[in-house]
Amino acid sequence: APRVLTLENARALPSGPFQSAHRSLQAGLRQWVGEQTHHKLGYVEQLYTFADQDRTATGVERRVISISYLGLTREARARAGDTVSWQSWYRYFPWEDHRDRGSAIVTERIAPFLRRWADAGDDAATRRERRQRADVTFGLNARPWNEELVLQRYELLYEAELVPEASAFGIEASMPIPGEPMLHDHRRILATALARLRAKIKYRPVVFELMPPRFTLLQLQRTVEALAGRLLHKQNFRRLIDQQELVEETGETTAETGGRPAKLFRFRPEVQVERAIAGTKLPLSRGV
Amino acid sequence: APRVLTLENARALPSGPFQSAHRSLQAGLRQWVGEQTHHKLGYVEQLYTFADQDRTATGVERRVISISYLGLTREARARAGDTVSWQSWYRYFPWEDHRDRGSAIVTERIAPFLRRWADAGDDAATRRERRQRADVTFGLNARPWNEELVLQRYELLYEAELVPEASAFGIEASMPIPGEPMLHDHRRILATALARLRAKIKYRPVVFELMPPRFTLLQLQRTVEALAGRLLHKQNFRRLIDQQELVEETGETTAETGGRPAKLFRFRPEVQVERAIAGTKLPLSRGV
DNA sequence: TTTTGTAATGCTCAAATTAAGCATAAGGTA
DNA sequence: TACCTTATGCTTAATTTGAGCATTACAAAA
Repeated sequence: APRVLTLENARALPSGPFQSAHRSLQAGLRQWVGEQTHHKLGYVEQLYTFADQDRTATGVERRVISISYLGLTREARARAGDTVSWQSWYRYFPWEDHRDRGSAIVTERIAPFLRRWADAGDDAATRRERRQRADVTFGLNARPWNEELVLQRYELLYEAELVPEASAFGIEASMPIPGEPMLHDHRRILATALARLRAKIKYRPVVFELMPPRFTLLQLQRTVEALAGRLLHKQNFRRLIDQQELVEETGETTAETGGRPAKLFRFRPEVQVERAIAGTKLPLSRGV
Repeated sequence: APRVLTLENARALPSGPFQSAHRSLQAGLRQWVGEQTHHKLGYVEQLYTFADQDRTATGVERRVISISYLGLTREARARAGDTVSWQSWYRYFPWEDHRDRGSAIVTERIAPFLRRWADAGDDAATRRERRQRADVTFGLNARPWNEELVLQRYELLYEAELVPEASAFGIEASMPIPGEPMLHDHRRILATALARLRAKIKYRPVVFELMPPRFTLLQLQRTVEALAGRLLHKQNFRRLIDQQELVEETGETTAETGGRPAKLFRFRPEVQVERAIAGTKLPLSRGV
């Protein structure tokens, strides 16, 4: 399950000021996350830099530059007793999970409001444009669902004022569509991270960071599916994986998976250098 | 021809401090570039944020956060009389241009030094790793050339101390391999931009920004080739372009291209929204 | 006027990559 | 022993690529 490490009772991402004691941005990041969550980061990648007018809502206008990062690790117990906790991504973006099928949330709980928003456009051109934009980003009207458009979808919902962050009443406002908000622009940052990660798994073996030392191919597939939010074709997934020679058999098998015992695999560390380039594509299932 | 707008006699990129008068990072960027170059920016995209220890070399240690952007426009006359000028990208990265063929620069003028660097590794493992890394990033020993690895190549050259920026003597040092240096870390930023752009033309129609209102398909192809630094297969390029329905005929033709008059095309503005998603792949020529 | 050279285009072919499924194997459990 | 579930091996049908042949249209040179 894809999860985020949060603060403030699931309302915020770990963060903190960059100080002169930090040797680099990354060093600062690692220190803050370590202090706030008692969790050590592995793979880390810079996401985006925002310079917002008033992120602190103190009345005084302050200029804050936020440099956001995406980090990947396996989940470890969060420190007990305070506001740190792991949360499912899909708590914040329920419409991004298309693994069941159909994903009724989009068509039933979001599409109607997008439609209303589009129809509220001032002139015909605006309305047409809005409708097209909604169709493309949310895969409506026979358009394909594109799992990478996480940020575009969030931004559209923001513009259409369908998320409480966009409301004058703040995140206490109740909204017609599902999905928990976060403080400041943290949900936006999370959307950026999700989008980046979904794009990245297709051409870099980043799943590496999220798997236990040994795993079955189906476990690997389930992980990728959880990130991509959609189902993959099993046999083709296997073919792809072994064509790329990312993994090797350990020789062991496990019977804990239900049916026929599965072979266990591990990642081949040698490929790391090489694959800093190559690519891991996704064999989608058409029906989904 | 792909060119960069430079300051300081081709030694620096336009830049300036973010001030409280600026409404946003982008606004600040546009203002600085406008002031320094008298050139108005169109498409702009954030690249990366660096926080370097000592970018000013004043002795006093200062913390500078640099937020870099990539902007695209057609070349316009630079302001005369000062140090502003347009320069070819390949002045800074001659090894990135593989349009002629073979690209002798890599094999003849760079590979030998990379080899020497690899062989200078402390232990056998390091040497093997270095050799593999050089092979992969520069496409040596029968490995394919990957035009997107611009940054990795520059960073490797930096590590191997084959660029003057990495030398204790600064950019005045003479170096065994071709390619002009820049002040501070500007060449690194430029490499980041080139890498981003080369990756992007494959899935976003960014060439839009660089073409005149009407153009022939060959002109479009030459532009893409200039950016990618490699030759494309003509017929297949055409096929791809019209499959994607990015352009439409204007009905006119031009005889200025040499042989048979070519049809003129223009971009279809309608696709913009849609294509904020789709993709423009490159039909490479195998021989190159 | 004819020949040449250079592009622009239309089409065909073969190899490689993808998307879907069928069939079988190997455990556990009722 | 029959049945359920997951693991794997393989085949087939489309689609997507990479190459290259053949033809068409102009301009300039012979």
